[in-house]
Amino acid sequence: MTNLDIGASLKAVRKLKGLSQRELAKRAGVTNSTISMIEKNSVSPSVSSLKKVLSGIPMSLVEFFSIGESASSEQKIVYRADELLDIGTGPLEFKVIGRDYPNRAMSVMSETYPPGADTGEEMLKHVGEEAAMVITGKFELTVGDEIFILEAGDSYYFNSELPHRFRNPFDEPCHLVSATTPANF
Amino acid sequence: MTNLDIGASLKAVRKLKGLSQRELAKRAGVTNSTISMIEKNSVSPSVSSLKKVLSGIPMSLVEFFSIGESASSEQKIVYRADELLDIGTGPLEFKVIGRDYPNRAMSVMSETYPPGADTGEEMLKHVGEEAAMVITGKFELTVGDEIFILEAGDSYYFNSELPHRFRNPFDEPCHLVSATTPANF
DNA sequence: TTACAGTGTTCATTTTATTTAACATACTTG
DNA sequence: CAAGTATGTTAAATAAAATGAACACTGTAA
Repeated sequence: MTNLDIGASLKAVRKLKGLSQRELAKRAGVTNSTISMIEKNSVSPSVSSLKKVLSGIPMSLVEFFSIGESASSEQKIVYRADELLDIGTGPLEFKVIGRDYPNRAMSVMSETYPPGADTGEEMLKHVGEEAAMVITGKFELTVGDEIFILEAGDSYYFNSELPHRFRNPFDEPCHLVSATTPANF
Repeated sequence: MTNLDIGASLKAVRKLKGLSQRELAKRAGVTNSTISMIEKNSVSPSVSSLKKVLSGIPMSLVEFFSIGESASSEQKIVYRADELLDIGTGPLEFKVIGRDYPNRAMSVMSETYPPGADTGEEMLKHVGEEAAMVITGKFELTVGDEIFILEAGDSYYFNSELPHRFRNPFDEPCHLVSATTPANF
């Protein structure tokens, strides 16, 4: 199944961050030789030290091992900006991508929340997972009892069973691209 | 962040399978004392031996650590712009949203294709569905024998079994937000 | 050129993990 | 009850990983 070339993976991840062995070692609180030997697969690091090393990236163990695993008609395909189906009301835009794709596994949407928009005090709750990235503007996300303010470039991913709410208390519209599974729309 | 009580996790997983320490040890090819000490957290196993132990379950390292994370329930929800894990190479950006969400159903990513970027002449093909919206720039999408040019605001949704290719033959980088299911990354 | 700071690698030593072989306890079952 | 066979734990011996201090190499500035 998995190749699990820890050495190569670590090296790739480290290079990706533009760190030298010594730099990463310093951040992680281990010695440079430890990193050298791990990357050369001349040792199999202990979980604790691998965790320490990854903390210098930073990266979790799940992420690290996940990366190792992936290294990998008639139907309408492209939807032009003005072709998207808007299922929102008024200034609230909910534009569905792939609206006529039969039995879609996901709802991918371009959403625009005008100032004042709010999904309501009654928190949303449903099966599935949802994620999105903010393109422009800011908005307030509540998940469980946590409240976040997200700005352009920020993103989220959570289980939709957690009670959640979207709100735009700011004075400019917020645009985001979202994905949910299974398809709700 | 993560508790990562390896001992407790291993014990839970083992019990779940109804195995004794010795039984698991035999299947995994390690000694029973190894398992005892790991479960008591009196050692931090090496990755190789932990992998051996899990092979007796059987269970992958990703799965194992995922369990630990969900058990400690400190799941991250919001990812700031600079926190996204970039798994691209060089100027090619592939930023994963919800990177350590255990057993994600989707890969939602922020992708940036620099001028000249190309997934190659060998067309991509895999199970699942994928969709995206272009945020800035333009790029060329090939699906089957159709070629599309997509600009900001345009989007696509197609079955990943259809051979496809991404290319940026233009002179400015192209940024898009994509979603694929199942999770490839 | 020389000196210097960066890179990754190697080796002897120290620290830690793993095995081997025992131990104590609990539960059968004859 | 006693003998047998599970269970998980532990101590000393062995094997392996982590450290500390070197080494060789590169590029750069004086």
